[in-house]
Amino acid sequence: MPVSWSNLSELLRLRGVRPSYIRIMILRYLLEKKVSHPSAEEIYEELKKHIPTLSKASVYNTLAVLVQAGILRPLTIEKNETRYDVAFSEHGHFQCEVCKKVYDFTFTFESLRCEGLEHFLVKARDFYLRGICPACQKGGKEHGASWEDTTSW
Amino acid sequence: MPVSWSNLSELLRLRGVRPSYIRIMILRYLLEKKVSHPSAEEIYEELKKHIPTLSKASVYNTLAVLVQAGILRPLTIEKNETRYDVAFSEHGHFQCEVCKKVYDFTFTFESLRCEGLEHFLVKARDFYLRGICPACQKGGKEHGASWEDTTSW
DNA sequence: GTTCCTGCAAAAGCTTTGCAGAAGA
DNA sequence: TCTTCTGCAAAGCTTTTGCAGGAAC
Repeated sequence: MPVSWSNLSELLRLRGVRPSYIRIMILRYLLEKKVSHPSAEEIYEELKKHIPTLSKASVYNTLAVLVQAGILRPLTIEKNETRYDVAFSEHGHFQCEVCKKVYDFTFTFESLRCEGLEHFLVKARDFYLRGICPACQKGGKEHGASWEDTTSW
Repeated sequence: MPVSWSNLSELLRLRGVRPSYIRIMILRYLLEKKVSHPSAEEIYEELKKHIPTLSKASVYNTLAVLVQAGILRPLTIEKNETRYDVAFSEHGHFQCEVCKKVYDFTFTFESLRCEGLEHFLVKARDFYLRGICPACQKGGKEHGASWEDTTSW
């Protein structure tokens, strides 16, 4: 699915969220920036380059609205910092303890047995792994193309 | 294993941690208070009743030492608040979105398949579920016996 | 026109840090 | 004695809130 302005606008509308400028911008950023699940701070810093009047409070407010609407999913993988992921499919998250990047991985529980949850209503599940990513094991740091390089405005 | 003072003292020593008074008290509290995995704030409030001179900074420092030593495990299941669990066995955590309590459950990865983690070094894993606990589904709130009622000092 | 959103500033909440005195080895 | 720990206070950081002007419908 191409990430066009009208698509995002429609997506927001379908979820009952008014398609304002910064909502579309933030959602667009999160869709393009799949690699490292950004924090509010990162989103703010990046979007500020394009929207100089942007305030951090608006970023937090917008993220809360998108989470509420079920469009985003907050990741509490890191202490003292919430990161955000587009909630289109269930997947696990691996965080490298060296570079702090968060990677996606897919998982399937072919026969997951949980004991002690008989009468619990489960509404969401998060599977977090921690360790060292391949790049940091090699000692080097790989930097891919930045978001700006690959996105047309 | 009975949770005696000398046992805890020995446990700390084995992990290379000096068995100071508040370290033993915090560890003891966490071992007794298995039901709801407490936050630093809760630990501070509870232990302050017995150690009036206790400061919150010491609680944070002590928790950091115990985590570093591999005795405790920080849970980032909740936004903006770290909770702590004794790291004796791997288990999952369920948080009720109503009462915020964290419950343990056991699970087995009998045939868990992860794709996209081929060259990643996994050092820890956390499995978090969210939803509504049985007590809150009934609308009522169950309060068990408090820690103080069941613990001799 | 009415409702909702954004931005600024200030505040709130959790956690960390610096330092002097106290406790452990 | 020497090292390490504790407690107090202050600061650091992320996140939230109140309010006035502005945008969406």
